[in-house]
This record gives sequence, C-alpha cells and structure tokens, in this order.
Amino acid sequence: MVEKLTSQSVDYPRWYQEVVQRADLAENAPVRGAMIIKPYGYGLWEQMQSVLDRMFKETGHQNAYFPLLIPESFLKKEAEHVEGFSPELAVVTHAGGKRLEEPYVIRPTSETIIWDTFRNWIQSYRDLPLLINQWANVVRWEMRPRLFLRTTEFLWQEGHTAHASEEEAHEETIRMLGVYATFAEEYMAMPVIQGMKTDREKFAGAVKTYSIEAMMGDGKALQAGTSHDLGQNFARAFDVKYQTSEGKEEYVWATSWGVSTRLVGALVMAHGDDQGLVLPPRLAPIQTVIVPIYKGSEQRSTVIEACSVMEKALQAAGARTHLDDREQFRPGFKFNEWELKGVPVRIEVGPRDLERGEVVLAFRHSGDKKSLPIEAVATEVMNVLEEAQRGLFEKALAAREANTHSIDSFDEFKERIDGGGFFLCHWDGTTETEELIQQQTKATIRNLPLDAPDDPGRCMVTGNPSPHRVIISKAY
RNA sequence: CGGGGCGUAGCUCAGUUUGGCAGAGUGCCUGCUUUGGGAGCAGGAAGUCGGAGGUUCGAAUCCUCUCGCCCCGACCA
Repeated sequence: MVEKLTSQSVDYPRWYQEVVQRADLAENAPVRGAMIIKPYGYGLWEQMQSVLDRMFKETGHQNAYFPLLIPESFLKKEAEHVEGFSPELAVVTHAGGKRLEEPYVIRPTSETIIWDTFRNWIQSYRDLPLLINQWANVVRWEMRPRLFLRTTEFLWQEGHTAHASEEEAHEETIRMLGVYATFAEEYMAMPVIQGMKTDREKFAGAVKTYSIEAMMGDGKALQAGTSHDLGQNFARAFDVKYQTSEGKEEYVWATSWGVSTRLVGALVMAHGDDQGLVLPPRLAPIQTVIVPIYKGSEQRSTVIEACSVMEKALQAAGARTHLDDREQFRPGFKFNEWELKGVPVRIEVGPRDLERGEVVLAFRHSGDKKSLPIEAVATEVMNVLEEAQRGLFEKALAAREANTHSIDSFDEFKERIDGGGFFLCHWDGTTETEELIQQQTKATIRNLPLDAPDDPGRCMVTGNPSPHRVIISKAY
C-alpha cells in the first residue's frame, strides 16, 4: 500500500514538495538550495528547450556560450546592476591553490561579460542587430529555496541583443515577451498575462522590465518569464558604440530576456491535482503509456504482443509512447503511478478489449475514459493528444477567470486577498502606494497588463487618478 | 543573524527521560500465488545511531565541543 499525496486543499506547499519528489522530477542536493534534476524532470526541461530553441531561431537568434566565471570588476561597472545582485552572489576567491588577485563571480546573469564582449563584436551599423542567446546555468544565493521555483543554481536561457535604435530594442523586448506568452499558452497550456513590471520590481540595470504572469492552482501568481528593455545602460557602462551610416558614433540599444527551470515548477502548479502531475501533451516526455492487463502467462504473451504492435504504430505516428510491461506490478498500481507522473493518455489493453478488437483510452486532465477500435489508435492518437492539449488550456483558463476579480475598495481587497486569485485594481502609479499595499497585505503588483483597456478610475488606496487597472496578487 | 525543532536501514520514524544484544513500517532481493484502480504469503540483505572528544566495566542514550538540516522571523523573487 502506497501513501496518497497530501491533498492540495490541506497543504498546497506540501503537496507541491511531495509531487515533485514522488513523480521523480527532482530531489534536494547535498548543497543547500541546490537541486538534482532527475531524468523525468530533465526530460520535461528538454522538451521545453527544444521548442523554445526553435522559436528563438525562427526569430533570428543564434546560440553562443559565455563563461561561468566573471571578473568581479565587471559586475561593478553598472551601478544598479551590482546593487541589485550583490546580496546573492557566490564568489570564487581561490583557485590553483592560491588566492586570486581578482575574485571571480559565478554568473547570476551574463549581461556584464556579454557586453564586455559585444564591445569588440560591434563597430558598424552593419553589425546590428546582434541577436544572441545562450543556454546556461546561473547561481543566485537564495535564502528560501524551493525545488524548481527558487534554487541557488538553476538552468535557463538568456537572450542578449544589440540594436541601432531605441524603437528596435523596444520591439525586440515585446517580441520576445510574446514568444514566451505563445510558448506558455500553446505548449504549457498555461494562460499568461503579458505586462510591464513596476519600477520597484524591474531588473537591476533595465529601463523597463516586462513579464508573463501565470496563476497557479492555489490562486497565487508566478512570474514565468521576463524580458528587459535595457536602453543604453549597458552600452554606456561597457562603452559599446557603433558607427551609423552617416559616420556618427552612437551607443547601441540593448535587450535581455530569459526563462528558467522555474517553468517546470509552473507547469506542476498550473495543472496538478490531488492525483499528481497533469502534463500538457506537447511537452510530456511520455505522451501515451500502454498498460497491459492479463491473467496467467499464456494471456500475458498474447496481450504483450498486441501491446508491442500498438507501441510501434503509435511511435510511427509520432507519439512519445511507453509500454509498461513490468511484471512485478499489477495494473491498478501502474494506473496510479502514471497518473502521479501526469502522462496525458493511458491506453489499457486487456483480454476483454482484445476480444472486441478495442482498447480503452483514459485521459489524465479530465479523468474520462473511452473505447477505441485497435486499428484507429495510431491514426487517431495525434488528434486525441491535441484535444487533450486544448482541454487542459481551457480548464486552466476557466480556473483563472473564475479567480480574477475587479475590485475598487481597499477594504474589500484586504478581506479577499487571502483567498488567492488575481485582483484588477486601480493604482496611482507611486512606489509609496505599492509598498503600502505589500506591507498591509503581502500582495504585490504583478504587472501592468499590455492589453489593459482604457478604464480611467481612482486608486483604491489614495483615490488619485489611474489610467487603467493593474494585477495585484500574492506571488511565489 | 534571532527564536524553536530535528539528525538512528534507501525513505518515514520508535528507542534517549531511568546507560546493558540495533528496532518497526515501507522500500529492496529471492521464491510461489496473483494481475480490469495502489496484491498475499514465506524467506533474505541492509545501519560508523551526523562528527570529534570525555565520563563509565559498558554510551544511540549522560557531559563538552562541532557540523548539517527543517520551521517561524529578517532578507530575496
């Protein structure tokens, strides 16, 4: 008898912790705050990487790689940048048995070393735009680590681009935010809100920071990706100039943007339920799992044979398929295990089905089961998976809409914020009010939605004018 | 850094008060029976009791020091 997961309604954080470990996504490492990503969890990340990498290349970016270690002096060249990151830096002071003359910082992000390099790569307007991405690990020393959501070392991609004009850099910032939103919605089946961060929440060294914000199963927000308009801040700090077609010398305009293994945590919390993970078909390492059912060895060989044929047909049809032919577990155990691991479609094949020439399909996101003729499985499987993908997105969207509220009274806000969800409120645009809201409620302004309709009103705290509503929520 | 708690088998933990053979459940291995929603029986392997020092005939247990982890705060996103 295996213990059930802690229910989400009993203790959501504990549910998260348990599901990540029991579904074999990751475990804690001997180093505090570090995580070991297990093959199933890494498989999920690989699916994400391969889709994102294709999207980056389709938008003209090339991959490159910059070093893990950055001279400490580089960090200090951009004032806001060093101020923002210094509390969470890990620094190498010794190497080769000696104290280093200049310590190396383990990158918390790579703007500084990249801009130091871009200075040499960029001379003329003909070198622009320069569109680079790198897949890398970074280290940020965290006080409160949680698997995938906040770890001291994590995997990510960071895009770094240089442009000849402010407008072009801004377009790039918004374009990549859009790429992230498309990825979140079409692949993760996770609806997101694109918007601008407040000055207080923006990236250290950016002119503007934009984010996509998603709602988790408990109604809290998770920042799932960021895109920064860096203006000329890094170009000035690292003296990166180019010659225009008129022969004038100008500083370049920059962007950077990133998503990390935090997306795995987002996926877990966006769709998971009391049975475990629920993975979207487009990213699931295993899309369909075949579970054979039989009595005795004679029946076993017949059933397994039929399953093997089906496995090959499904793989030929393009579905990532696994045949669970382990003998030491009974079907009921396997059903529960693959549900814990979030496999979108389970195919049950037993003697009764084979007599009728059918198999049973069970859908993870809805719990529905239906029978299908054996011959139809391979031809239908991709349609069935796409249907499940859509169903999962619709479910997540409906959940977000049910937990999004427009509120105009600060008293009402304070009463309802503990129940979770997104609150669309008027805010006067000042940092003072933003801090007051956080101090009194622990909630933060997530972002200022890009598609917010003109809706003039009055700040729910101060009564000062506000052009449109912002999203306020408790967040991870 | 402040307050609290915990380190014993892969995992969860009992045993520590009152010193006296190293334990349970689960997982793992072997065999048999099972197999349409988390199987049953039998047998077996598995531990530097976080580490160091001390007290004692004898320490998981008492004393001193030390390392690590978890929770709440502070910090951060």
